[in-house]
Amino acid sequence: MSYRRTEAVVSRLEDNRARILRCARDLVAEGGWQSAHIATVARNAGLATGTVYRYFPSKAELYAEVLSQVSSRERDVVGAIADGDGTALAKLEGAVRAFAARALRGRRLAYALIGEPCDPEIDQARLRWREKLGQEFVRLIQDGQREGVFRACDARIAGACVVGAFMEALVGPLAPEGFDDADAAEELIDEIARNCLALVAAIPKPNTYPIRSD
Amino acid sequence: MSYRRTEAVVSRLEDNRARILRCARDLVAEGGWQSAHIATVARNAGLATGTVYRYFPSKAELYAEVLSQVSSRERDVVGAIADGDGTALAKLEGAVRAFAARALRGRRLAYALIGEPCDPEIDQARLRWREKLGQEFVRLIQDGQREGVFRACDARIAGACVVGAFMEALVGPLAPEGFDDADAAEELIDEIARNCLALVAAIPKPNTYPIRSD
Amino acid sequence: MSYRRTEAVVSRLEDNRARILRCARDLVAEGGWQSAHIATVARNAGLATGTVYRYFPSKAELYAEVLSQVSSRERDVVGAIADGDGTALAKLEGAVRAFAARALRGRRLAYALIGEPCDPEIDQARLRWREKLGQEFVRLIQDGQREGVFRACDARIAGACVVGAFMEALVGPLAPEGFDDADAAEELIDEIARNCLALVAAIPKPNTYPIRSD
Amino acid sequence: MSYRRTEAVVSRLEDNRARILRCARDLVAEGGWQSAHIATVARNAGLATGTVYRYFPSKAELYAEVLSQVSSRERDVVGAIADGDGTALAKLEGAVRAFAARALRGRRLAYALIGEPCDPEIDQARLRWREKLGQEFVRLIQDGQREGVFRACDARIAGACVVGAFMEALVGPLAPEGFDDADAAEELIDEIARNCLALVAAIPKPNTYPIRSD
DNA sequence: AATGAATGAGAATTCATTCAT
DNA sequence: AATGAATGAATTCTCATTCAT
Repeated sequence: MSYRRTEAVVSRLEDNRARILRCARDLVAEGGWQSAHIATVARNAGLATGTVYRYFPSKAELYAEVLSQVSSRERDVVGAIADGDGTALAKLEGAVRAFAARALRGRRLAYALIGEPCDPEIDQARLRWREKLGQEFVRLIQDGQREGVFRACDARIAGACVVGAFMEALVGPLAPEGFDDADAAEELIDEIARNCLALVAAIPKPNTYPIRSD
Repeated sequence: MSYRRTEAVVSRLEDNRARILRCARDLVAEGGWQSAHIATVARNAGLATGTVYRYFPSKAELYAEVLSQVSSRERDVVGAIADGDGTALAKLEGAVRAFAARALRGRRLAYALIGEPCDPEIDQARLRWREKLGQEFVRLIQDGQREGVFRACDARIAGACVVGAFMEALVGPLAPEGFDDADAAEELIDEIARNCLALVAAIPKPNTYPIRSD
Repeated sequence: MSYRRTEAVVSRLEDNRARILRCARDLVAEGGWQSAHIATVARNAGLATGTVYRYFPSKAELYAEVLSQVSSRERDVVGAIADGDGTALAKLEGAVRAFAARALRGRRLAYALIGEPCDPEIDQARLRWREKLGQEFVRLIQDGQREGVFRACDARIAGACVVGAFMEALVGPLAPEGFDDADAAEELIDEIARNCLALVAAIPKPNTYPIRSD
Repeated sequence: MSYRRTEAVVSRLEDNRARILRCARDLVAEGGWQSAHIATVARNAGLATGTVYRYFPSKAELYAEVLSQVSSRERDVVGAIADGDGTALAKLEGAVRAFAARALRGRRLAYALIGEPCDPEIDQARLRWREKLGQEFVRLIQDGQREGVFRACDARIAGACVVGAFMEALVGPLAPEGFDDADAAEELIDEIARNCLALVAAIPKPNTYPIRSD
């Protein structure tokens, strides 16, 4: 009996923790950090405000975990592609596509994760994730350079450029607004993938333009 | 005498207005929107809180102007290059370089302008600017396409990619941290420029990789 | 136990809500709307400022409820008399007396309710109440007209006159100042009632005086 | 020259003082005490804010004078009627009519003066005026009582009732809203006058109703 | 463990009044 | 005398966090 009760409690605890995380994430996904109040999380989770603090010591830590949970999922997807078979070219394209496709499904969340800072403490987690995601792309680029299909360049910077390129095209102000149309989404993803590949692809001719600077 | 008095007063007023704007900008540059409180602006400007409201009707309007001031300067630089002489290739490279060089000088500010949302009212100004900046690049890309030196692609998306690429490389978490070294900065700018050009440059071979999606 | 706990909590909540309302009302009763600050209400209620906002979403809503609470009580008294038995004459006199007697007990409050505007939002509630109170008297006058004991006249205007007459006599600057003496209060009420009845009573002789106007 | 200059200055000073008073009054007349800010008065008068303080030591004193100026004009009108020839009956009716007619022309101002308190200091002036106005009516009623055409009653209370009656009917919430129609205004004034006369007129039959009190 | 009421440190904004020029 | 910029106390409202029950 005691065993079962413990089990039940543990399970309920787990439920609560998971529910809090899920509600916190949903809140961000819907209204950005702006609407991510602890009291709202608690209410949505069917708990008292104070209870949230039994599971997370502070708002910052709660959202740091939300961030890490959501983003590690993204990173895993990208990482799996990077670790999988295929040419670096195919894998880079696949990774960009995979990320873009997922981000498009939850743009408000993607935006919050990618572009919308908030509390400085939470922000650190955001930047840490963004860095890790970037490193997956750096890795892919380095692979491609070894294969000789990618330009010789600073892979770290090129990685940042790739990440920046697809993120901006996905959630930046030049990004298309609504997507009722699945085809339009598909087309956007195609285009983004092409741009990212072009960014790193080996270029036959030398890079000798007259440069103008500020 | 009356003239000089008027002049002095105007100049003091201008001083205050300018000083408020500068302090507001500096505050954002140092601590992001988070620390951009009216009271702090006032204190730093050596004024009383209420005085700020003589010059700006609300916090949102003050920061909208900070934003517009800072960013219109950037856009002008980019726009001047776009309007100037030279091939699209040279101009795109020049624009990326110019923007990058300036952004590197004030990265925290660049970050606030580029990546850090805040009050929704202020944010509108931020996104408007970002869109305008993006459009300058879209224009450049369209020029290059007409000249035949850039790939046939959706110029709008490519523009977003270019903007995202250099911004991320400049202020994203993969961007190098400190810059005591002017050479390092120069090298980063070069690298970023190369990446952006590659992104839009005409590619000789067709784009037929096996695609993997999620 | 759970029951008692719930009960205690509810009762404490009710206490607070009621206490806030009472303190808000007392504040108005003592110093008019002028001194009706949320912070003072909270302090007097032994609560933190923010706590008031748990119970009332804004100052306007708090005072709208103060108003409605206080004044609906008054209107109910008057309304009950109007709905009760008796001649219109007796009922009108009763209503005036009842209102006057109650108002005398809390003249500053009566004044705030009757004569003292404030925040436009709160004011709406004040005017709504005042109108409803007036309508009770309009109703009474119409009854009396049907009975033939009141003059034929615009009942709405006469109602306003009756309400204005007793209010002014109660809380206006011609009203006697202090009331240590219960008899004096009684005498004032009698006198007011007589005046109000005279105002609407049927007059035997025609109303044909030479008129002088401005 | 010095003489003329002095004269001009004095005249300009007088102009300023008068203009400030007028603008202050107009402001109250348009928007009530709510919008009666010193800065607005100054701007409307074509003066600097600080200049207002050369003529009036404080906002309260400025508005006390506005009040006294406006209201002494009203009181004079009523007083002139009271001092003139005619029966008390005719004079009371005339006074009520005169006041009502003037108040109808500037209802917003009348409301502010009659019903809308503000700063406690200004309020004192308001109440002083209201008292003086009331006393004119008390005087009239006492005259009528001596003539035997008015009821024997406490003239002070009856005066308050008369004042309250016409004020409420003029600016209270039961008062009609707009007046495009001069006839409607005339009719309202007639009705108010009848009510006020009824209030004090001698009543033939005794006053013996069964009384109900709270 | 859970509750959720209470807290109170801020943050933005207003406006009568002052005072150097 | 006039100016009007500067002042800063006062006020409303928010929300992460605590803690008695």
